[in-house]
Amino acid sequence: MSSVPRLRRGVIERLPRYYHYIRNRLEAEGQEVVSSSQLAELLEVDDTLVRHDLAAIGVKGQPKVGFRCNVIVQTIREVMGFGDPKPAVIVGVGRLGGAIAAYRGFEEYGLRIVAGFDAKPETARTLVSQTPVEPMERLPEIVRAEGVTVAIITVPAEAAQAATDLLLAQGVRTFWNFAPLHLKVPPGVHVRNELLSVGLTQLSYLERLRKQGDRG
Amino acid sequence: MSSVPRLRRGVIERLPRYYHYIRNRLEAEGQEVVSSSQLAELLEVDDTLVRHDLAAIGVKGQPKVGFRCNVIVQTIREVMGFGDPKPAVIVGVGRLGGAIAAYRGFEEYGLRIVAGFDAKPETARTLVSQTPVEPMERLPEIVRAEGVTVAIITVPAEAAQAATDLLLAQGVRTFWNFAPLHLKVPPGVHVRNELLSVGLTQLSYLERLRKQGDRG
DNA sequence: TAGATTGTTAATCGATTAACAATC
DNA sequence: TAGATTGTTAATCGATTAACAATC
Repeated sequence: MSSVPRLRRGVIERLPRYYHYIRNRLEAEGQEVVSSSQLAELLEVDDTLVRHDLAAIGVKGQPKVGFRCNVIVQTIREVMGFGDPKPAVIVGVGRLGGAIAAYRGFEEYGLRIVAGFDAKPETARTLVSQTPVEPMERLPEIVRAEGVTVAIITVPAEAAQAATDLLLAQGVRTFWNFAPLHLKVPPGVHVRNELLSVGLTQLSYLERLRKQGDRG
Repeated sequence: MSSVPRLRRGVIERLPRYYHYIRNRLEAEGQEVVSSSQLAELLEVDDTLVRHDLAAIGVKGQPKVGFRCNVIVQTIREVMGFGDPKPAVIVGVGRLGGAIAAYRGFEEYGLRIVAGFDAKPETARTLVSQTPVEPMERLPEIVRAEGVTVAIITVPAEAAQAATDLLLAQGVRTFWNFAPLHLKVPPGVHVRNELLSVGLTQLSYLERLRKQGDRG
């Protein structure tokens, strides 16, 4: 495996957007080459920034022509490690867990959902295709057997820490947490917190600013 | 209504977290006063940054004591406009839309869901409490009647732009978009894009870095 | 060649951190 | 008073933008 460059925070936020827009918009329309200004417009950023980002992952363009779409996509795949899918589990298969599981193209983003877990698997919503929904009791066994290192937490807040502790004990080291609280984890463990309320707050604030702007 | 200070991006991202942690963790435990270092630890940021943020919204602390929890909470409520709930709609009541609608405490974040809309309302999942799920045909009428200015888009990607156009025509100006594409909107309209794939990508990348770190 | 676009260095901007004075 | 914590200015850091040379 080639070594992974340690990318700046801003770059990591934008690479998935380049990947997404090129695949869904440009390649879908048969466009083979894209200019930095075109990508800049799609993402609403400066075109110099796009060139900086692409330079950071080693993508070369051709003056007067642009960057080849498939080179960008392929390089982002490599840098992000999409070609080496990591086994992952979803803990809590309610509406939110089900919605995330149903998201098409997990594999295209380097993750492979091997199982969902729920306290009441019989009433839980189904996961896509053949992915099973198992009772919580089977979590340690399955996580260990499959070598799972990534977990998506979509249980209610009050159950989130217990679920996390269970996963930590089995060696899971990367978490995507949708429960509205701060998970306690040991050093070296990655947690990406997806606090829904942050989005809500900003909606409210943006709308308030807009109203004010209308008047002033 | 008092004027809204235009806050820096970082501050806007952190205020909801302060609000959330104080309400859910500190006030729940009966703690009336909080120090900047305590908040800093919860959010994993520098304590000076916390004091800067609180100063930015005009919260005063007391040396040797700290900041009063209820003053912070109340001030954030005012600054963010939570006391003035904005009517909002959810368009697309599938698993994701249903999960978001079920999120407790919308009102506490300044939004009031007046209705959900779905192309097939009879098969759509129900919204919380008495909030109705209506057919798309009734969208213009209800949005206008209720003075809705905020919309949450949780329809499939292929239906998102059409839904947005419908909402724009009725005066909606603030969007929270969960569909995996870039909505086209006129200038002055706010869109917060919640690209699920960005989170996925980062999970994959973080896990890859971690693996590498283990070896190196 | 002329023109368009990449590539890269330098400048700017803004956010974060450090230092330390003020205060209870 | 001594000590802890706030409050605020200055320094640093990093990300973005500007400028412009290189290249096809």
